[in-house]
Amino acid sequence: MVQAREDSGRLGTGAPTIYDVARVAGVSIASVSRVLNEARNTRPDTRDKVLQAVAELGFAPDGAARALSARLKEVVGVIERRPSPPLTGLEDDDVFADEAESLQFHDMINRGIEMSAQMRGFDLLIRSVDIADHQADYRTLALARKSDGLILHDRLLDDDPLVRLAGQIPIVTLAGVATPATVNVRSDNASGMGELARHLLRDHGYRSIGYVSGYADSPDSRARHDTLAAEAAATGASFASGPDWQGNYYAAGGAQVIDRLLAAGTALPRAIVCANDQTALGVMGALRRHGIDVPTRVAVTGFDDIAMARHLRCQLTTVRQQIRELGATAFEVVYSMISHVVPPERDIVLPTRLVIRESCGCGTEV
Amino acid sequence: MVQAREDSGRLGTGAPTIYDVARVAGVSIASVSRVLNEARNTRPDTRDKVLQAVAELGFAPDGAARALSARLKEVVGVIERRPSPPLTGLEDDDVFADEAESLQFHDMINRGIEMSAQMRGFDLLIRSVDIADHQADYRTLALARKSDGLILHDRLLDDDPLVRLAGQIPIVTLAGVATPATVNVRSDNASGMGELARHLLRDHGYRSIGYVSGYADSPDSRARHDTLAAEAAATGASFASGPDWQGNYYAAGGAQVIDRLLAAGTALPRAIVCANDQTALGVMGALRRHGIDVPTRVAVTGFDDIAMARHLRCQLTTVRQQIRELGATAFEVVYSMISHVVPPERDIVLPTRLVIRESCGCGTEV
DNA sequence: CTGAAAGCGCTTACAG
DNA sequence: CTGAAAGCGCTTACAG
Repeated sequence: MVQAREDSGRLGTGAPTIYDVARVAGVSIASVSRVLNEARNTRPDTRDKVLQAVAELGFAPDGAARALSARLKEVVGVIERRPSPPLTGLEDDDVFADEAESLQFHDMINRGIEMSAQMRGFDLLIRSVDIADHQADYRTLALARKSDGLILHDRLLDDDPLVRLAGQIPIVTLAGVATPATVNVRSDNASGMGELARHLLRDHGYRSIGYVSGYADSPDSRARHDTLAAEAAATGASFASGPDWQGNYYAAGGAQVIDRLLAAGTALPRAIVCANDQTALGVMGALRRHGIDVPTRVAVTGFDDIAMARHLRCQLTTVRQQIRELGATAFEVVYSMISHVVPPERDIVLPTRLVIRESCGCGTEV
Repeated sequence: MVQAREDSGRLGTGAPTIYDVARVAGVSIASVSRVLNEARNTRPDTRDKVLQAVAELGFAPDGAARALSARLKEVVGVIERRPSPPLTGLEDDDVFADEAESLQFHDMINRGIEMSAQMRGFDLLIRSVDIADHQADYRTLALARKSDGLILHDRLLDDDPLVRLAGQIPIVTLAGVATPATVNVRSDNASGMGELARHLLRDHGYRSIGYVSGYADSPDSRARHDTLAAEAAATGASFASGPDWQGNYYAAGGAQVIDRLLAAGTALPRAIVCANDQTALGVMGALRRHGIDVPTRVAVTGFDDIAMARHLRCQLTTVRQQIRELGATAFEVVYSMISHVVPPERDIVLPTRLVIRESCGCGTEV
């Protein structure tokens, strides 16, 4: 049976093609392409006809066709990690039940990436992968083929697959680690955590400290941990961390750590340093539920300085990162790599700053 | 001068093509494509050779080429609005200075979209446009051509351009308004705000109410406003809203409203209902700075029930939306439209629920 | 300045 | 089951 195939064969999609524009304007598709891409080298006459046809038809070039032909998708892939079990609830009076959080840090960074990307006409293709995903390599590769360059949060890939993939596409890691083939953009964790640790250990004189981590393999979390541990050792203070203290960057994860610790009868240290602000929120919430006052009995600190940090019952002492700049920088670097410019540095470090508020034990009035 | 063009002409990108795989495997590109796409109809022999070549080369099909050929990009575009001036600061002791927030509601919704998208092999192409952007139409069209379908937050486009664009590509609006050509997914604002309003007006007996809005033209904000105004009128309570009360869904916007109101010597109502939670955070922060206690002198409420709502100095009374479900539903609908399935409903409404905590004036112990 | 033509890297009928 | 070929919708030398 002969199928009815009216209107020049387009059935599924109603989008006009460059051929439609050319026909309406009475010129060749090459001319249409030219007025749309290079401003000069077209007679005003031709130009007007094309522009009018474009407006009339509501035409915009198909991204896939354009990308294939121009060898540029104008898309940068961004991959972030999220915790494995979709944020499992705590026990009975779980304040986080059926409550999902978004990771502020990621959102702000993505905003920074987007701001820079927009100036170059690029868009963000965003995907998140489970921290325990064993197909991370494959899924990253798939995303890579839809993009011109990749920005990878945290430590998404091992060195081997990372370097291998970098042979196919420009890659910038964010808060990861630099490799011979990829550039990394990060905050100065050592400096910020150093300041914070000394404030806690020397200014406040706390003798016992605990560290609630982020993902176990997260470079940011590890760096913060290491600096804190070293500072604690330097003052002879006791330091607790490890599996029992492992969080996941989310408030729910921080709350869980406290709940488990208390359930196991562990004595809490005088100060609990958290891998990031959201973890600190969860820790403070859990402590409050258990009737433990912050900061008089246990001091709590964060890292990031997200907007929410100052709206808390007890305003958060934390370390500020230039989150959006981190994202903007990451984009500028991939963009330059996409443009075949070899980046001058492999490890770009942005400064951090200690922000002292109340949760460390300092009074509101200083 | 003759340029050196080794390695089969590929200089810029190091990514292998289907031709490379075919050559290494000793088969045609059609066979490669087949084993990669349709599991059956390939001799195990051929299949093995191809798979090995694929693994060896680290091959994955180019997204643009695949999209052009298969007429499917496996990408859904998501566009959200952001406030015009990049969050201008307040005056002197501006607690939000150099502090940018991300919109929780958007992030959670995008997470919901992504979760559903991932199950179908789709990725999210995210772009945000200024609420005052006069080129929104054009920028939306451009994004549309990189996607198979569009999810538009809030009221991004006017009816006319919206319906026109819908002729080219499936469109679902989120918290927008349904049109003959587009499907809308939203929360039941009237029901949630009705409950909240009655709690404030009847249970607490407040006689004066103010409404800090979101973007002026936001359907969500308008619906909430209208329901609140009607309930206030029904009880004879005074109701304040309008230009002086216009926020922008961000904490900074909410804080600004309070600052301006107080600077103008306006007497505050007994209860301030905010368009969303983040606005409420800003309002509460501003009130605290001005020495006005919440909830004893002024009650404050939000909308959304973001995770942070319960970590506040004064826990937020709010209306819970099923944010991720909103996003997941939106994706499922565009997906079905992309698959040429006509959606059964044009206006999909998800339920909301009043969550009473402290900021409305209810004690902690109930 | 403009058009005809090649080619980007795939998928998919069409023959065999 | 497999290969040769057409075609997806553009961009860009190449001639004129």
